[in-house]
Amino acid sequence: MDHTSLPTEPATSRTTAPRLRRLSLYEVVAERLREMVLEGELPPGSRISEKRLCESFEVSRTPLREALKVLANEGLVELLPNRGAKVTEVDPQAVADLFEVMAELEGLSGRLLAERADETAIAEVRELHERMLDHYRRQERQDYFALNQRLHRRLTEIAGNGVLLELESSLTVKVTRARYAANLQLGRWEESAREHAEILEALEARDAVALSRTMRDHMRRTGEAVLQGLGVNGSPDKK
Amino acid sequence: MDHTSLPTEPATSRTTAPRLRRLSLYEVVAERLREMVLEGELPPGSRISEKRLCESFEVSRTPLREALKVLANEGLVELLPNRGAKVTEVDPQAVADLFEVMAELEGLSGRLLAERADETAIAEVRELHERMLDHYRRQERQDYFALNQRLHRRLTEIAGNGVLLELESSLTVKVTRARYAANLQLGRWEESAREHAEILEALEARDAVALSRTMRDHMRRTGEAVLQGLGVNGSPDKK
DNA sequence: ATTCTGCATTTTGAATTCAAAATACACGAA
DNA sequence: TTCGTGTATTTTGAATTCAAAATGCAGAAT
Repeated sequence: MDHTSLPTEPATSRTTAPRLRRLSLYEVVAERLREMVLEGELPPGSRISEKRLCESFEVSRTPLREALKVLANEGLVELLPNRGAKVTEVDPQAVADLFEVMAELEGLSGRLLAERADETAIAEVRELHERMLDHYRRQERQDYFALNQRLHRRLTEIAGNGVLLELESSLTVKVTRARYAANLQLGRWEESAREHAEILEALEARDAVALSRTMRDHMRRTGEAVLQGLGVNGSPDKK
Repeated sequence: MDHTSLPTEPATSRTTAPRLRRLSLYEVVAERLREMVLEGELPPGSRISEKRLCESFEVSRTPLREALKVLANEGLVELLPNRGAKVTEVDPQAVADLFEVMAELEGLSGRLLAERADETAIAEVRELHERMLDHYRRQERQDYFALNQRLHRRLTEIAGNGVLLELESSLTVKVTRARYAANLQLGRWEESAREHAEILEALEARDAVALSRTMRDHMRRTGEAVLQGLGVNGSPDKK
């Protein structure tokens, strides 16, 4: 092989002077792979050729394989015995199940929030909400979505249950993937913004029941929208 | 180095004739490691020396490191940058958080069960319950515990939400660890058996509200018992 | 005595090498 | 022609090797 057996820089930016980098190679690879799967650059069901990916990333197979193990645990790829890896399919039933669970967890999050959010936290959430509304009015889709993720994450942080936070983070990865797969440009903006307003209201009132319900329902409706985007007809009977 | 550079068998049993084995080496290693962590053979907080483990397992570092990545995702070990791995501590707050989430998920499971369990499934659960009672009467701790795990898993299977099932499986690993750490020999047997009876009753009545509540509360009480075993005083205020 | 510096040793991170399994393909028999 | 069988090629699984980072320690300077 070649790639000039210099102790070459890992092909990152050159301009940053002191190079603060920490971060194992497999983490970088995992991050990039995750992106590729989420955005459909690696389409669902496609086989992953280790060799090709190694070449395109310019890394050896060791860190790539380690990264694949991480992605497998996240459910983004499947590891087949002696036959490599493939990108997992987006099964509508699994997506429905996912949102069912997420909705329940959001409900828990709401209940905890009502108990544990102090004035500072509420003010912070309110501010995030206002900024989202700005993006909404300007129809800045990317920014809106990014803030949306951040708001939801922040809410769970404030809820103060570390396990819940981790869980929601990892499930959010799958939600995001389902969203992409559904190509959700969503005319749900308006509805969603209204629901956020309700959530904020319940939070300010510290009404545990209302907060739990609104957050849960918000997630349910998001799920319904995503499933519609996946071409699932409304009837929610199993199998 | 030595260990006799023959193409030696991977040091598994010799007697089995046809060698049916499937299963990558890293999976075997992960399985064994998991056991060691769960049962405290590798105590919480202890550093893991790759070299020593490799020698004791008689495998090279590659599969061991892959296994460590898996365990890290399960939250059983922590990977430090350039400084190896250590077994995660059992933080009582994290355990409390864990049971808070598990209880909520059990509640969801119960609600779904009431909708989706058919006669056959209920009969099956009833039978498992009876067998548990037998073990209880005979004070067969191991068998009781094993069946307990199986019963709970089966219930979630019947609930029919794949994401929920996966989630509970992975969280159950942590629950088990907390249990061991608490050295829960439990005089909770009797109470637990009674709660199981209630659950079965609600299931047979297909009472969603009752089933959801009993399952949730059962998990909560288990959590309380474990936390007690960890030496946590009752007061449930944070931080 | 204490702290700092530089070197030796150990341990981890990643590339490479080697072996085993799976796949593709060509040839021959029915 | 079609179906098997055997062989070559490719791809994966795991061990080994090499390089970089961290750790431990001895000696010097204050």
